[in-house]
Amino acid sequence: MSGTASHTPVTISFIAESAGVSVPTVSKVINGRAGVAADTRSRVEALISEYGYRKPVVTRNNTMELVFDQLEHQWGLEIIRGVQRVAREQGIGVILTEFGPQSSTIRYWIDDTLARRPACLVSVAQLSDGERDQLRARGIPFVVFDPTGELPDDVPFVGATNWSGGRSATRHLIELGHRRIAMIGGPDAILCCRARLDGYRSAIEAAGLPIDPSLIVPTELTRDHGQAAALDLLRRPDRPTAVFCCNDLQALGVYQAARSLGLRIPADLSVVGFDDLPITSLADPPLTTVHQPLFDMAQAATELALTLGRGEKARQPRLELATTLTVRNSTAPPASRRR
Amino acid sequence: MSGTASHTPVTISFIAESAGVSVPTVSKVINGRAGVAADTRSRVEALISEYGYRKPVVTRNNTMELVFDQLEHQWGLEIIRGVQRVAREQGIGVILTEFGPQSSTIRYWIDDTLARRPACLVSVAQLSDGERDQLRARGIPFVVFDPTGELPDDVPFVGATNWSGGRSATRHLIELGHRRIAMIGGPDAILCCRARLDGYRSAIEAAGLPIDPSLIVPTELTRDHGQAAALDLLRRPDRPTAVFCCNDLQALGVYQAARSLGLRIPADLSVVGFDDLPITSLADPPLTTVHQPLFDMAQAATELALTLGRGEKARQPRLELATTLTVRNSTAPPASRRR
DNA sequence: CTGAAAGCGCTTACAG
DNA sequence: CTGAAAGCGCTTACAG
Repeated sequence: MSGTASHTPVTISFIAESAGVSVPTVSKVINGRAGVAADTRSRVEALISEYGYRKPVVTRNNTMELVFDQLEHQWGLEIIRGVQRVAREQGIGVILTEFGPQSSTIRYWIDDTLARRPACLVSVAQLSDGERDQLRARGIPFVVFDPTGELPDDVPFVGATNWSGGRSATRHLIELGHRRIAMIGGPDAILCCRARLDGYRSAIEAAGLPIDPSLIVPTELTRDHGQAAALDLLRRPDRPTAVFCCNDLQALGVYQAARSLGLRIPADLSVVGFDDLPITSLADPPLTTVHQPLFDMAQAATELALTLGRGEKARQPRLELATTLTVRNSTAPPASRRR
Repeated sequence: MSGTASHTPVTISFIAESAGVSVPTVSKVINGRAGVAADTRSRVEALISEYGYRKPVVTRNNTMELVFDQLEHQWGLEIIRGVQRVAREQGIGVILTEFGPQSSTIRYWIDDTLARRPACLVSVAQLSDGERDQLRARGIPFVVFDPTGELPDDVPFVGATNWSGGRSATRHLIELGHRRIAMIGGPDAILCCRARLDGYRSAIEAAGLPIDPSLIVPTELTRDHGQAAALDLLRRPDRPTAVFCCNDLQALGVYQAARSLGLRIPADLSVVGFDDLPITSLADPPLTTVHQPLFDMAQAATELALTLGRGEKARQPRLELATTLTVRNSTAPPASRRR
């Protein structure tokens, strides 16, 4: 009996009637007020637990939503922490959703989100036009985190300076003396990959070096694809002395390829990644990579979203935070230079 | 003016008065009902946005809390996903808190949590006696995830079979032919470390081998400490042929130590870790380790907590899920055996 | 210790 | 299109 879920929620007056007491008495029990006889109290408590009564929570948007497409191992946490930090300072609870591989048994995420009436939403997923419309219709402001594609001009977002990052990574290699620098790129559909590639090109051109299209290999953003691309590049007779990768996983693939060909990093080959995943400092050798300030980006996105949620205008609703080059031990002057 | 936060929340009747209309009219605007003149509607909307009125959310515990002490990079996410998955199927939002390094500027987490009246709470942190009392007083059931210390008998928890895991890891090494097997352990205060160590001892004894106390080195659960402990062990003339580590980070430290001494893994030294962190499959060679079913544990903990939150009795409120040995490439028969 | 009464913020018919 | 009236679930004095 008590396990059966009834669809009309149990009310305080229903409990009162069942217990044969008045509504105020039940209210006192629920709120732990004095002035209720011990046996009355325990009778009411028994009914409350039998019927599963729970006091309704009346809140005014003291939560926000954080939505992920897929919670990636290496960067999801950094984002969560940044959002958490800012929200907590403002007494806001962060409700986290990963919609992940869509399954019909799982309710559509946006219905739940809308029903919770959050103060705002930060989306690490690319929201569809329809989803954005639904949020707007309900007056729930949202911020897109690190958008992967083009976004209409009125959509607030927080990203990273991908172009500058690609440029400074490449310039670092040039300054070490490298002249044949390959780039293992990402899918053209992903905006940040295009930006990183253009940053690479820009640095090459700024140094007055020629761009060799055969040194640019676009592929998927995985370790295995990085390895395959690197094997192709490194088996060439005029192999590059340095490789800049669109992300860290690809760079770890380059490590594997180099090792299997007997090339030492950085003595025979310099490698630069992008993202600064936690594992990169554990790699052997520790990877030189472009740091994405995910934690700061998450904080900025949350501040922006909460500001919009308060109905205030944001001074800067579309921004990119600066990447920084983290130099570790996977880069060195090319062999030819060192002797 | 509009940015000023007033402490008495703005009500619908205040908006009605300001707009010179009735309360029902404002209600219609807020809920998007028909039957409001366009100019009335826009006048009311302007006031709503000016005073920042937000409709109160009346919910009956459709959220739960997930609390972390510190969100660790390697395992936090797996836990979050498991909790998320189960909660979402039941239409429950997961509010995530990391209390992290306590700071006076950040409000005390439990006050916020209590105020939100969640259906239940899953704690990846060791809750203090006082915190548990507060939760009980408010009728918020909780489950401790993977407790690190002893817990009173009435506290529900979900853990992993650490003792069995330590035992099967060690047995794996024995079956490969190892006889001198070292253990790099963890701090004695952490319950799971003691369990893993006892599992190691149990396997050694079950095989009729002697326990050599000098091969048991307790230290911190970090890579650096693992490396230091391994250097000590591996420099001995009678060095062990295999090392079982209390966690994966220590095992990665053993990798470093072995490399610096010119020992190959697994040819000269077998290594087993514990936890099965995502990075272990990327290590070189991929690490043999004891898999903790964090995702399943998180699902079980959430189901348990939600069951308790419904006021139902749980059949099994204190349980451990089985660990499994994941054999990769860091273990092999000892050199002496192979020729 | 109990509950009738008044009141809160909000919504829902429905009369004009 | 508007709002008076009744009603919802709940809380707060306060009379007995």
